[in-house]
Amino acid sequence: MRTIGKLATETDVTTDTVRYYEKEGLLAPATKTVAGYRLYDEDAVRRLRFIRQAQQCGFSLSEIRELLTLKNSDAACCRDVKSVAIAKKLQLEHKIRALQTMSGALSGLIAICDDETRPLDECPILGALENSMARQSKGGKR
Amino acid sequence: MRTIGKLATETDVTTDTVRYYEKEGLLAPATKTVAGYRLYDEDAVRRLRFIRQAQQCGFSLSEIRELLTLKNSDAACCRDVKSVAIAKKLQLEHKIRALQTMSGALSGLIAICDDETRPLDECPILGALENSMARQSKGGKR
DNA sequence: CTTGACCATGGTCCCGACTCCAGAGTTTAG
DNA sequence: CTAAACTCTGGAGTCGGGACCATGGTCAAG
Repeated sequence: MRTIGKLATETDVTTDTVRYYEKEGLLAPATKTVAGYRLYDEDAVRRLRFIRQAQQCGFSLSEIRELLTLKNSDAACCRDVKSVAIAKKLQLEHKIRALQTMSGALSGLIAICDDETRPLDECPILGALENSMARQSKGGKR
Repeated sequence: MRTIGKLATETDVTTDTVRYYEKEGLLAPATKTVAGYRLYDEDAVRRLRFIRQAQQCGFSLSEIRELLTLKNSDAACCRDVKSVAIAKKLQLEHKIRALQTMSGALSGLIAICDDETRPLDECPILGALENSMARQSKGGKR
């Protein structure tokens, strides 16, 4: 059994974060001392590691809470966990595509700026951003 | 000259957003009526479109403010704009790679779940998330 | 002249995941 | 025994990009 500070250093988080997770219903101390100090067991260490790992995989705290709920339910089986993972992966891929679209738009802007010495009022990048960015790489206005 | 409502519908934004941009120093009305109504010119329309397009490219409002400042400075030239765009693109690519790492981690988790009918306490996904996710696809604990 | 549509200000609220703080009690090392 | 280090609770603040609200002034049509 460890106090919150030990748990925190052990798992490389702050005590504030541990209390926050408790408030969010993700992690409860095994017991408390008479003085009200939280005491955590090995299970809490594993649970906290779980939370951090899941965050690294892109899960939000509320999604992690659902995973933990799932984990404690009898009705669920491994398939349910897997489908959550798959759904999350699809979400991530969706976001990746959105970012790639942005990146591609920027590539277009960068490409049309062929003469870098041009003064700003002729800057094709700024111009493209004003004009709804239609036909970027086409001839332009001049 | 148009009032804020006209500008808003014209650029497909709410009036709240226009006022917010003003508060953030991104967009000022050309003038005001005696009654205090904001009046916008064509330039504001272009500027507002610029803001929205830049947002689509992943720029935050404060970055856009810098772009607009750049645009109004005499010293700057097209190269400066281009380098901002390039820096932003690098940022985006960095974020994309981070998401791809997450997605890859999820793929690993999904892959190790070979038997979907397994009960939850043997779920290799949950197990991997607890154990720092070392050696995912290796033999596992059994 | 009245009704309804518009506009002004200044304020609060939202999301997520913490972080920081004050003030008071507890435990531990020397 | 004391000082330092730890812990407790509750609440507020942060960042971004607005949304929403109340209250009151303004303007155009019928």
